[in-house]
Amino acid sequence: MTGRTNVDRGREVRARLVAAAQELIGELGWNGVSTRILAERAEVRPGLVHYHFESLQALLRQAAIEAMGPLLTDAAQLLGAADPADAVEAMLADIDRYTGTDPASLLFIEAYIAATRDPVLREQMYDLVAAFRAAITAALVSKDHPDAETTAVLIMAVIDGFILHKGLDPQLSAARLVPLLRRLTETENGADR
Amino acid sequence: MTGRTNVDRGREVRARLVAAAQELIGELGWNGVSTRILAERAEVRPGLVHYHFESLQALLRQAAIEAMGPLLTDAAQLLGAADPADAVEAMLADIDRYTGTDPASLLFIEAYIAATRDPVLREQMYDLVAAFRAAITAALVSKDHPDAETTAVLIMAVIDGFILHKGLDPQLSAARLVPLLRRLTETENGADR
DNA sequence: GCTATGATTGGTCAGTCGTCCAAGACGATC
DNA sequence: GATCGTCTTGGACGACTGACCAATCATAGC
Repeated sequence: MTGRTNVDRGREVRARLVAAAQELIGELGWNGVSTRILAERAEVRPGLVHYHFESLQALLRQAAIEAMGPLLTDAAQLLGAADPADAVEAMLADIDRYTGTDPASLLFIEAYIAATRDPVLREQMYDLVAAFRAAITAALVSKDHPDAETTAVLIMAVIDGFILHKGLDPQLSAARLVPLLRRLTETENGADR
Repeated sequence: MTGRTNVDRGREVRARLVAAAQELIGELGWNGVSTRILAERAEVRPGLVHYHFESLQALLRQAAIEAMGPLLTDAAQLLGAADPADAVEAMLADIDRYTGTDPASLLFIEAYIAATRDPVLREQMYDLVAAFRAAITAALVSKDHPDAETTAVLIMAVIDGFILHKGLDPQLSAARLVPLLRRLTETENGADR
């Protein structure tokens, strides 16, 4: 009958702080997130930030990794199940649901930049990205693609670069890129099998 | 005989401040650049920043635009002179000279993000990017490329996205992408004429 | 009951921030 | 010479920053 132990309360506060950080990184930028703004958004006293997390950087790191991880692993699973070209098409359709200026999109870009200045974050993000690239590569290899790894690098660059450009020009449509990428993902002898 | 008028001195101070901003945006991030750090790097008293520029944001804007403009117009000229596929190859070779973590590369990415939060910068950057996209499109149209504009969008996304990823994994080589992009830039009937 | 253990509070600390301004210094023009 | 516009100085203002801490709270296990 222990309704709400203080251990649970602590866990929930941590979750709220991480969620607030995920919103604020996109809204204000990585360096724009302060402990007080964070606490206000999470409806928590400022002092709690440094009680639950070693540092502000550590909280931001955890928030970024926890936001990116699930998205990338979900997409990787999709690659394992469907045809690579179809999976890429589905991913591009997903991108069109974002504007490029929303916190979710900007969180990704902010994390990339923050990783260039924070070795710990860099390593964690590298693992995520490397796993995703490996998933694309494996999917292409299973279709006897001759340049699987290079194509995987290009696909990931297209996705992140497109988000960057969509922030500048919201009218851009990722769906229009599908036929071009399909030419790269399909093996050269036109879709026999 | 006017050796060094104070008007000249002011002009030079402005130039030094802009140059310092171009370095510091990449090193510390857009929000990490302060008037005092800026003044120190430019070897100038802090008070001068707000004398010569309306605000810190205005200085950062000008620095970003002046850094990106020449690079993009140079590349656009290359596109007008050479074969589109060769021009793209030259641009990718250029990218490999950067590490993805150097101030020059990060300035671009930082500017993209800052543009999503600063409408004035957004419009100025949009003009730059749109002009560059038009140059690529025109070069492809001159070769009777069927999907010129979409291909241009993809090429630009690849370039910027690749810089993003290179910051995470410096071993990535843009040169390896050349054959893939060549398949997209060349017209379908393999390089006749 | 009592005691650990963890959670929370409110505040302090030494800095840094963007912006502004009065006073002075400089060179060009009359 | 005097005057004018431009540039430069040094400091001030209030606000905000990350980090830290002693005191207090609530709960779990004994």
